[in-house]
Amino acid sequence: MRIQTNATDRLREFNIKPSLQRIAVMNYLLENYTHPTADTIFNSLYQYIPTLSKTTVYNTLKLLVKHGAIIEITIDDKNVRYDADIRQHAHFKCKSCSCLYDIPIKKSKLMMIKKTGNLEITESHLYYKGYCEKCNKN
Amino acid sequence: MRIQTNATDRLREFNIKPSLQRIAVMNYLLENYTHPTADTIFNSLYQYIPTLSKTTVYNTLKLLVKHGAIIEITIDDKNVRYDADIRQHAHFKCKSCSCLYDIPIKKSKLMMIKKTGNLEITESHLYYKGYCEKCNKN
DNA sequence: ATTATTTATTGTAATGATTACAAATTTGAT
DNA sequence: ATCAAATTTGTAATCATTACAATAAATAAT
Repeated sequence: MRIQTNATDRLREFNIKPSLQRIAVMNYLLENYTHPTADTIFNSLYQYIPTLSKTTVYNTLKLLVKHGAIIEITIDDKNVRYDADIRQHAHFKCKSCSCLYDIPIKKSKLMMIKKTGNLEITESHLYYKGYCEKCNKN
Repeated sequence: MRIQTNATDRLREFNIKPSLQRIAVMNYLLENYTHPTADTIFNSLYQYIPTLSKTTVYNTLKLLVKHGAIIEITIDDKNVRYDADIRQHAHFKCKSCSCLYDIPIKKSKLMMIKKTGNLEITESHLYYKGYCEKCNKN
């Protein structure tokens, strides 16, 4: 595992003070666009940083989300998934095998809702569920 | 609490054999468009059906979702919310007070994605997050 | 540079939603 | 009424996430 400077850059861009642990988590998400869970991230990093604590991973992810450096995907009722791709895109989850894909969308699609008074919308998420190509053959 | 026939009708419509417990859960959701959690539903019904088990509520909700009689809302990372309004609409959750609203949308908005081979989409969910009018005044 | 103060990390224990499972009850058919 | 299948129940387990207090590291002040 090579810690790249762009993880640090992303942190700085979102006003997060870089630390070994934060850089490692950010870097993992930048290198793995697989929508990993906190647990997956912890297990992957733990072999390289044996002092890493799972709490730190949770704390760091929460911090990154709060600052907007990553997004939280709640398509699954089991656990939260994380995504360093902060551009607008949709997600698809297979109800059979639980695989999770990105789905490109026209950027106009999501943010267009009428402002009602003081309501402030900061995020929008489009989730599709169904059966993936592989599972659909059954 | 009066158990209405339209709960039974909804169950029959989705090929679910009605029982006292299933009718009660279905009816609660038809009368309370508040996106309740399983726990809220259990506590509300428990006073009228003291033999009710929380497992039954979970089982029933899962059954209703599987048959399409209700939908599951995973906008919150804490617990699943349930909704008897199965028409296409979006949801908004306040990141400050956690309140949850319906947001009407044009029906064309959600289902329009290109079919990629055998991928079968059965549900789509549009979630907005931000700060509600009340919380935004701070 | 040394100490003081703040900030970040760690480990353990607690919480809380959901599920597994086996026993008890109810339903429906004969 | 009797048997089998379906449903409900209660308890215990699971598992993701958080609380919290202790330790360590980074930063600021003397």
